[in-house]
Amino acid sequence: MAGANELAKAYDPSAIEEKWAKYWVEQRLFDTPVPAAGDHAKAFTMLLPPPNVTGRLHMGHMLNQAEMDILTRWHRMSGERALWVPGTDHAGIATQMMVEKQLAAEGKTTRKELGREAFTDKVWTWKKQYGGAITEQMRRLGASVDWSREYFTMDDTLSPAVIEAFVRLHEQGLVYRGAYIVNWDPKLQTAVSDLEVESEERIGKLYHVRYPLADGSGSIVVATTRPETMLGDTAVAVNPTDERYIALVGKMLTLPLTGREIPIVADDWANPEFGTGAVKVTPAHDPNDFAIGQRHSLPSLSILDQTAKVDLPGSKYHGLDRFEAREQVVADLEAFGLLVAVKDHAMTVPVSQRSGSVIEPRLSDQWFIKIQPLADKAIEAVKEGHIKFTPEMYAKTYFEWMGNIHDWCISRQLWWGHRIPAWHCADCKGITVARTTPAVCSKCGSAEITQETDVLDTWFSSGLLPFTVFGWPPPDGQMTKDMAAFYPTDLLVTGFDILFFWVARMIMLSCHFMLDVPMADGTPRTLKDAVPFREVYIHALVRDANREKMSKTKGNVIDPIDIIKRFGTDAVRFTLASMASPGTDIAFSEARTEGYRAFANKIWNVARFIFMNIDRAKEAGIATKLCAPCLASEIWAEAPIETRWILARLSHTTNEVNQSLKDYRFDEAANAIYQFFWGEFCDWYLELAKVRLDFGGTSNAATELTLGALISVYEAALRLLSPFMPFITEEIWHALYAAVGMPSPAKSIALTRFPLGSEFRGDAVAVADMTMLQELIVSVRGLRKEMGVPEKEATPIVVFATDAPVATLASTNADMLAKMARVSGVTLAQTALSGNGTRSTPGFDVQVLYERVIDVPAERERLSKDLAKYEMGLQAAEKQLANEAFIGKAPAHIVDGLKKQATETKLLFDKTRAALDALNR
RNA sequence: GGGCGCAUAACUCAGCGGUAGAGUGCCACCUUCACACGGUGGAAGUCGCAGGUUCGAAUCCUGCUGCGCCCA
Repeated sequence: MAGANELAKAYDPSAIEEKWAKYWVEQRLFDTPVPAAGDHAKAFTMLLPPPNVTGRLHMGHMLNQAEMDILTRWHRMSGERALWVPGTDHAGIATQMMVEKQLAAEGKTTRKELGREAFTDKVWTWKKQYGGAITEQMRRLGASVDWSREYFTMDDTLSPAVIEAFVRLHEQGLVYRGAYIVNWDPKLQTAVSDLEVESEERIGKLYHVRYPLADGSGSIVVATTRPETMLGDTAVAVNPTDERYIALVGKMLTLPLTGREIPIVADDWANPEFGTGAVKVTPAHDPNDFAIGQRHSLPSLSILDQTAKVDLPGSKYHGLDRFEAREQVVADLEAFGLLVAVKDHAMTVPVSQRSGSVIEPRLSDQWFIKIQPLADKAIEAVKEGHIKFTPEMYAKTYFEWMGNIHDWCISRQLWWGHRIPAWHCADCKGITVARTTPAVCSKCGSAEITQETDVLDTWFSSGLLPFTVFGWPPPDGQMTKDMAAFYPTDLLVTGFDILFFWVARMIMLSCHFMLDVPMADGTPRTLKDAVPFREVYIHALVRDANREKMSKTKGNVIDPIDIIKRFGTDAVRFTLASMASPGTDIAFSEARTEGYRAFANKIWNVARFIFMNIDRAKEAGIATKLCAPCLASEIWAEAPIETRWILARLSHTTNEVNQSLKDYRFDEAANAIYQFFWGEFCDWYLELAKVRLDFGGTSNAATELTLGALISVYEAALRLLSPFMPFITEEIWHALYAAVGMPSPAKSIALTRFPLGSEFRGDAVAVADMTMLQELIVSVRGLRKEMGVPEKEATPIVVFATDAPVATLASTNADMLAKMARVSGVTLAQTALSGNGTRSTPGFDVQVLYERVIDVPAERERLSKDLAKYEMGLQAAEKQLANEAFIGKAPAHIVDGLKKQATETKLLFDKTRAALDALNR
């Protein structure tokens, strides 16, 4: 793209975006090498929350990545050593399920038929073939990540680190194995963590069942929602304060259907208000019952196997599914006359997030992390301010959760993942935990050892990422250069849905492990520098236009790639940025995106306009200069008012953008740029530049100066915009330099400097004068519309102003008024104006001279409306000014402001009154 | 049950103690040689309800109503 004629009239993002996305990656523009010795540029480091390797890009990713990319590009352009590390997560359950499904679709082999090794080979094959899909999509978004550092959580470098972390925790006594109640997913046949369980409201039944006393002296009725588990009951609990049952505590009951004898115990957990007040205790199949069992030393009887079928060989219920068993048990109880009542009951059922099956609390051997010591440090890190949350509110949520944290079950009965480095001894039943495969049992020396089959929770490995990606543990005991240069990372940008899954775990694990790693200079590390990141920015959830959460089942998922194809990546990025205000979710609106596509088109057409004028200048032999550093220079002091004004406005906008980005206010930053570019640069500056640009040859100096300002301000605006809209700005920026015959100063606009407000000349006088002229122009335009002056017809105006400079401004800028408001001539009046075709502001009166009769009723209505408005305003102001308390207590500038406002309103009121009278005459 | 958040123009959202704002949409006019994905002008809100604090409340506090989320 070189000349205006070669540019398409409308911007077509698809024509350029893929080209630049590819260019950025191939040129390795965003690779961040380890700093050379003596290079002390400030680092800005972020980790991409690794998407699941099986994932497809969704709007949440796009928001997350758009925000991270804006920040990375901004920091990079601000001269920092910006590093954004990408990667993908092996996503244990999700990936294993996906490949199993694929196997099922292909033929008959199941995972189990294949065997562990062959299956994991299959998964690796799958990963190699399809695992890059999501990162391909990221490239399309223009994410300026360092691809040279891309990781996968099961890489050869990361896996040993995971093993090392596990072994160390074990050595420190923070890993234990034991039989505990876990959330068991009978479909996936693995334990899952508390976080992977969701609650669902369901209507079930509450069964009242009579348990007879063993001595035949009576009975007790228990209430339960899960009668089938009575096969595993080992007690009945009643509340110690419950007078109905107090006498029965200690007595034995005969458990129906099995004939086993079980005790009645007193325990606070039994709620006298609920059901009958007596509760059956099944320690092996309910977490609360498990706790009761521990308190009363009750045996735990597992009656369900890993597929949730009854596992009681010899019993008539053996082999029945848990729900079938329930029906059978209920039927049998009824037959024995022991079923007292059945009531409908609303209850919450635990459901597996991954498979959707009802979770079966199950007693099994699992590996746990003793979490409290880690949580304590993690709480301290945030309390002490070493980690800052934005919005701050999330710190509360974080403390709430961390304060009630439970030990973390980290073993998963899966094949895809980091296999736990523990070996079971067949002889002594001892466990050997080791970094490398041991030859013999460390306890008894037996060679009959086999490795633990469980793998680690995926979140365990991703929780280690902030330090493992930078080379922990150091291979030779020396801290890696990456670690020295980039840890701790500066910021984590993420959705709050993984606040506990990932964010909290990273904080816990990083604080724990990094505290042991000395600083680069050898001094001990404190918690302040052990943290994984210094700040966490939590963004909103992207919903559909109706505020509904996007989900596959609802079919309301918006595919970012689809939207990008329709509107362009830049427009979508800008939409997300402009809607990303903190605290509220984003209801993604296409209408908004359409608006920003129009914005991109506007930017494009300014380029066409500028190129056209550069061509004209070339033909006329006028120099075209692009000089970014000159924009602060005093050479502009003599420039026409609009040029001095636009520089000041650019300066102001730049400051706003920098400040907003610092505060993570993407919305404010985006709106400031939008408003400046369209509302000021295009609507005013460009139009006024047309007045100055004259290639006829008489006023070359003004033309040269204006064209230079136009090009240079536009170039600065492109840099300002480039973190938000990297594609279109890249395209135009290169073309702009080509057009003025200069080599691009960098390989990419992304490698140039982000503007600073001080780089543009401020001029308060120009801003005040220009504001006044704008008011005058808008007034005249309004009057002309009201009076029905045809668009093309120019009219003379009369201006009255008590303030002399205003009158001078109007007459000396007649050319501006002619262009912007079709004014054919300016006359200055010596007295206030009123009557037909007049409009008044606090600064001036203006009258449009036009012979056409005005629409009297319409004008009367408008004036009456204004009059009423001024009257109300005036009354309110006068009332307040009469209030002594206000005068006494309000700050002076407020009081003065109100007085000034009252005076102005009074003036306008009088003028409007006079105009109305004149009309009625 | 515990905790957190949100209610502002038709829609989507800013503002969070000093006279109500933006984008989209709507109405009218304009094919002016960058752009009709455009230009110009305009209409549109007792800031969920009720109290309180304050000279002054959309903004702070309390309660209520209605939504939403998180944890039990």
